[in-house]
Amino acid sequence: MGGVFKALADPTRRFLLDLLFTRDGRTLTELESELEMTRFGVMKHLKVLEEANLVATQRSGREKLHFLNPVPIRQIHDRWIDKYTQSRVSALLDLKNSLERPS
Amino acid sequence: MGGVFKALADPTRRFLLDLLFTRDGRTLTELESELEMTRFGVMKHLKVLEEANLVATQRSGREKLHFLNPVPIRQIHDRWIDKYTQSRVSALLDLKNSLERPS
DNA sequence: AAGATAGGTGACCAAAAGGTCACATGTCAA
DNA sequence: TTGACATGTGACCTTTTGGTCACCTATCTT
Repeated sequence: MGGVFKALADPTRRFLLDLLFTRDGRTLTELESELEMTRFGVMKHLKVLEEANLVATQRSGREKLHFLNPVPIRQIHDRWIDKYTQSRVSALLDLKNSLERPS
Repeated sequence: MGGVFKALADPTRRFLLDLLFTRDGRTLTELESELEMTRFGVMKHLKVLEEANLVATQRSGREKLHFLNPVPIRQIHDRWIDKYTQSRVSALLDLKNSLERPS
């Protein structure tokens, strides 16, 4: 469980999740090209994300495909926000968003 | 924004949030008594939580009261879980919980 | 006023984390 | 089958982080 929080603590790893959120199934090399870092650094970060179960992988020949797993993030949410608080907080954030980006 | 993730990365700070989740408005000394750590360590952790806006404080004489703020946690959730995924994932977790703790 | 109580600051040290590199294995394609 | 490509490992260094302590200020109580 603690691995998830450690994994989310680094900005590079959050950016990797952002990349996978927009499009799944990318290879290491493809992800590396989006970052100003050597392949080895990206590999370490992906390993942390994988061990935290935030990223699932699948081999395909010499390539390794990466997929975002949203479940642990939902569990973080549920730890400190009960069902009653939830509706209040999300209503507040919806209001805030609609004020910042008026449609 | 990054401060929130760093704040959540440490187990002691998560435990502090757990304590405030069960009961709000505690003082530093009261929180310290629940931990195997000196007051200074706890103070540092509370400062990190406060700067991350996960804990709000209020002075009352020589005491400082601490309150849990759930908003940033909801924002983490919304970053990687869209409205469609949300219902699927939460349904999955509800099922998992009902299987683990049959009522 | 004086002791006790609650909280705060800066220096300091040990442990952990982020990043790079030399080197190595497995897979594809001509 | 040879070279290019995709990924993997371990050592190494620098920076950040967690924790303690000496010392300090503010507030309450008698």
